[in-house]
Amino acid sequence: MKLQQLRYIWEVAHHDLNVSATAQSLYTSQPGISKQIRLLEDELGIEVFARSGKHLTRITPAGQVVINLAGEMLRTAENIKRVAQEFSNERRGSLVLATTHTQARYILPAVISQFMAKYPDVTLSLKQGTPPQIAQMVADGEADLAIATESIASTNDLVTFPCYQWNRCVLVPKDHPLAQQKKLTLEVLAEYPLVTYISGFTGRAKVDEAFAAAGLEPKIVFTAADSDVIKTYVRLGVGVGIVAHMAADLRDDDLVVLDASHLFEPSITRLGIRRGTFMRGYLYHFIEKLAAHLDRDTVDQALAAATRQEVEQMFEGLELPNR
Amino acid sequence: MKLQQLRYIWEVAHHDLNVSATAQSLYTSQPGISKQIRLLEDELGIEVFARSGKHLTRITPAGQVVINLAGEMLRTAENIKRVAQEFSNERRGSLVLATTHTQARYILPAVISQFMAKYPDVTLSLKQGTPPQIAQMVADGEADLAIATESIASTNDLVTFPCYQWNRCVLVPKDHPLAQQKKLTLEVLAEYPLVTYISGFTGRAKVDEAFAAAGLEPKIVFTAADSDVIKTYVRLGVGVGIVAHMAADLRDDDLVVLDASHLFEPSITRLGIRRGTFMRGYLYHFIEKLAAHLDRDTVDQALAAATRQEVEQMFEGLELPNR
DNA sequence: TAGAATTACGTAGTTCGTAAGAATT
DNA sequence: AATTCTTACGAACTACGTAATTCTA
Repeated sequence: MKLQQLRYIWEVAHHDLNVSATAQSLYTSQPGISKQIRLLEDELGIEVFARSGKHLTRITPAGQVVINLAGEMLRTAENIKRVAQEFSNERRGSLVLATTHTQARYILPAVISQFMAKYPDVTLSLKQGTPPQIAQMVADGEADLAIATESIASTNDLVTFPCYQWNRCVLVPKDHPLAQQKKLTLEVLAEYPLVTYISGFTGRAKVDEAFAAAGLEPKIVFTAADSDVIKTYVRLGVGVGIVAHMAADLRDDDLVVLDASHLFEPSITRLGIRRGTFMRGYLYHFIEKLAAHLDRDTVDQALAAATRQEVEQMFEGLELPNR
Repeated sequence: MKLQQLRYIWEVAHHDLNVSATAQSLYTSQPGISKQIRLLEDELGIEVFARSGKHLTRITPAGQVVINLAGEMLRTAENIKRVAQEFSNERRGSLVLATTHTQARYILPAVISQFMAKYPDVTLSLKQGTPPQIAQMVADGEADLAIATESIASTNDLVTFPCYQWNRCVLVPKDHPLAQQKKLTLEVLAEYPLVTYISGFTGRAKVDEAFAAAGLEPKIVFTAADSDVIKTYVRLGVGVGIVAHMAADLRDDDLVVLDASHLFEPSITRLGIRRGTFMRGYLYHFIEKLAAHLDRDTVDQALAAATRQEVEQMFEGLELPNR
């Protein structure tokens, strides 16, 4: 059994059982992978993948268990490398963030530029995706931190922390009737066509809940995954925009920003870390820059907690910063 | 990073940093190990072992962390092999028991002979040691099950189950004054020189506690790790023997057996399994043969429990079988 | 027929063991 | 002086890539 072989079966399983595609993504040859998989299967005495002729069709039950364990081993191997790097040079390394457009565009720039100034030798990379994709990336060890607003606690291996809370604002063109409105209400909003996030993104759920609780059926005419697209359609006059407050930029001077914090429940942006990941020193620093209450001890304590409930208790009643 | 290299550093760390001894135990050459360790250290960019000249003197802090993670990986690799074997042939495999003399000699024979009859293709081996050694073997993945009476829950990775309880009897030669005694008391026992287990073995603690609670100071003139040695010295007239009840064999017809269950608290023999070990089907069967109340579901539930307290709760108030 | 996996084969690199050398206790 | 690790070197093996072949959809 070689680590390489375990990597191959894991990667093939995560590339729709397509060995050629896997080979490309690993910059190696396809026959090499095939061969090593065969060798591993021979050594273990089981088939990891079921084949119909020469095509891999599905993962066998035994294969599924083996692949999961292989994933564990690969992540532990990663941890060994991290430990070694931390001890040899605590200022050099890499940090992979998995996050959504809104965070990447409006919150992270400030944090990241501070971080990069302090840790010039840490390679930072940003992976974007939907909240479930983000959660998956961190669960698979393909990213170090997940930052998103919607639920990212799919696996039990993922520990999540509340970072900060935020609410929404309404965006309209300057000549829109609502631009003069003193006090926004849900009833008034519901009269206009609305443009906001697609469901599953950036706290969309809270918007729906507020209207539902008021017995209103808003006309949501257009939805998008990110605030910039929403703004574009507001400018086109498609409808009234509801976006996260932090997305209302001062430079958008052709739009009027109306606070809507009193209309919706605040949303909480959370941070997700895979349990069992070795934490580089700079990771703690990054997290603390993102949310000051998440200091090293707090993070360690939460990562050591046995259950999700324990983590929740730690942050119960905590006043989160507003963004 | 190769699995082989990780195995080497782990083994060297568990052989007092003696590379030659490690090489022997792994049936390979000493320079091969040295070389691979160097290569790994070069790749990781750290020293795993500190050297004074050409001798390994101690494990570096970074090395300690790496070795622990390496151990994790090696155990997971073992699990992969087990899974594969379970799926390819659920009746073939190996089972390594770590236990004490008393269990091996008086309890396990019956269980083992049943088990061997049912699973002729499972290689069974028995490792003996003190309770702490036994616990260590299972924690290190060198044995599958720990069976012992004294505390074996050193690590948090070790899940322990109560198996059965037992008490003691007093052994005297036929011509000894106590042989005629109708009702034994601690006071009477305390008048005679005693021969029993050394502390840390086979429930010795309960014996001490009972005398201490009665305000007595017994004259323990000889202690041994196993019942057979104790019997030998009782025969020599060295003193009165106090041994586990199951150690009183019918064939010992030159000795008189006096029940002493009313004098001491019963001891509980426990089973220890490393958390995260893949459980072969026959392992469940073995455990159930050893203690009927530990069926597959119960064991799984306990292994899945987050804390030791949860496991304790599961067995609270359970009437254990007497042996 | 195109896409995809296996088989075949040669090359380059790696592991491992023996033997000799160097340092420590 | 004995033990122990490192260096040196050669043999066996293994992984990997290219090219050809076989199979599936």
